Amino acid sequence: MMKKTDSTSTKKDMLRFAQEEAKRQGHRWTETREQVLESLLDAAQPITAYQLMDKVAKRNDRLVQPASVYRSLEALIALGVVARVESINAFIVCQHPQEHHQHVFLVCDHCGQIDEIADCSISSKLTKDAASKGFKASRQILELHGDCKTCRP
Amino acid sequence: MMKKTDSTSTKKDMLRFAQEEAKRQGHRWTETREQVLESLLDAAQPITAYQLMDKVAKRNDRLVQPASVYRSLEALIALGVVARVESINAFIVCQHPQEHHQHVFLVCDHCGQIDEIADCSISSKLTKDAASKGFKASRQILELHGDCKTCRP
DNA sequence: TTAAAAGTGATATACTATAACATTTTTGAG
DNA sequence: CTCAAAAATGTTATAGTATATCACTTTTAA
Repeated sequence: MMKKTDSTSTKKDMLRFAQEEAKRQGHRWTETREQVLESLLDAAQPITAYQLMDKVAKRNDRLVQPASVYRSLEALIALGVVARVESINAFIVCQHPQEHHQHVFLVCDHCGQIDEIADCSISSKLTKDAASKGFKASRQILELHGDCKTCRP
Repeated sequence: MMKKTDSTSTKKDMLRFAQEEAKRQGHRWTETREQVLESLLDAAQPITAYQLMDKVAKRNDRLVQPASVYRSLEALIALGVVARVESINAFIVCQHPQEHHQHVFLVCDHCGQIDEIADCSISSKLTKDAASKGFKASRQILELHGDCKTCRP
C-alpha cells in the first residue's frame, strides 16, 4: 500500500510547487527547468552540474550544454527549490522548500548523503552576531562534514 | 612609533607559530610552505590558489606550479594557520590560529574583505544538534555573505 | 649509512563555471 | 491582434579550479 508521502507523490508535489512558485515570483516555468528539476529529483544524492547535465540529456534524449544546466540551476535556486552545497560543488533538491529556512547541511563524507538540521535559531543567532559587528548578512552557508548515522562504526 | 601589533611583527609571529606547529605535529617546515605562507600574509584579502601561485612566483622569482601551491596550502591548513573559504574558493591566514576554534567567516560581497565571529558556542550547538540526529561532525563550514560595516550604505 | 617516508618538480588532464552573442519564445502595452 | 521588449535558450569558446601520476630529491630515524 502506497503512502501519501512516497517519492512519486513528493516528486509531483515538488514540481507543482516549483511551477507555482515560478509563477508567483514572475519567472517562467520552462521545459529545461522542469527537466533539470526532474533529474535532480531522481538523484538520490547530491550531484554536480555536469552529472546532472548527463542525466538530463539521457533522460530526455536531448543535448544539454553546461551553460543551460547552470542557468536552470540558478533559476531553481532563486525559486527556493534547489540548493547548492558549496563545500562539494553539488546540488540538491530542498527538503522543505515551503518553509524557506536557512539550511544546515550534514554532509556524510563516507556515503555522500546529505541530511538537514531544521532549527533556524542558530541561523538567526548568526545573523545577530554578525549584525553586532556591523555586518549585514544576506546569505548563509552552513555545512557540517562527518559521518552519518548509517556510516558510523 | 611602531606598535607591537603592527603587521610586520604579527607576520613574524605567524611564521614562527607555523614553524613551531609544524614541528609539534611532526611535519616539515619547507621553503615552499614558508613562501606560500609569506605571500598569503602579504595579501590583504582572501586570494585564490592561482593568484597565490603568481604572488609566490613573483616574490621569490621562481616558478611555482599549481600542484605545489595546493600541496602547501593543504599542509598549512593542516597546521591550522590557513583556512579555505569554501564559498569563494579562496584562502586566508587564520586570525587566531592559537585558539584553534571553528571559524565563522563574514564575507563582504562588496569589498571582498573577511571578518570572523569568534564565538564558538554556535559551533558546539551545531555539533550537538547534528549528534542528536546521529551525525558525528568532524568539520564545519560556516560562512555568511553580505555587506560589511565599511561597505554598508 | 641507508631504507623508508615526506616533500617537490613537471606534465598532463580532469573538473567546475561563465562569457559572449545569436536566436527563439513569451509577455504585455498599445 | 501585433509587435517591441524582456526572458530564456542555443552554441561555441574559454576561463578558472583542482588533482593524478610518476620521477626525483630531501629528510628522518633505525
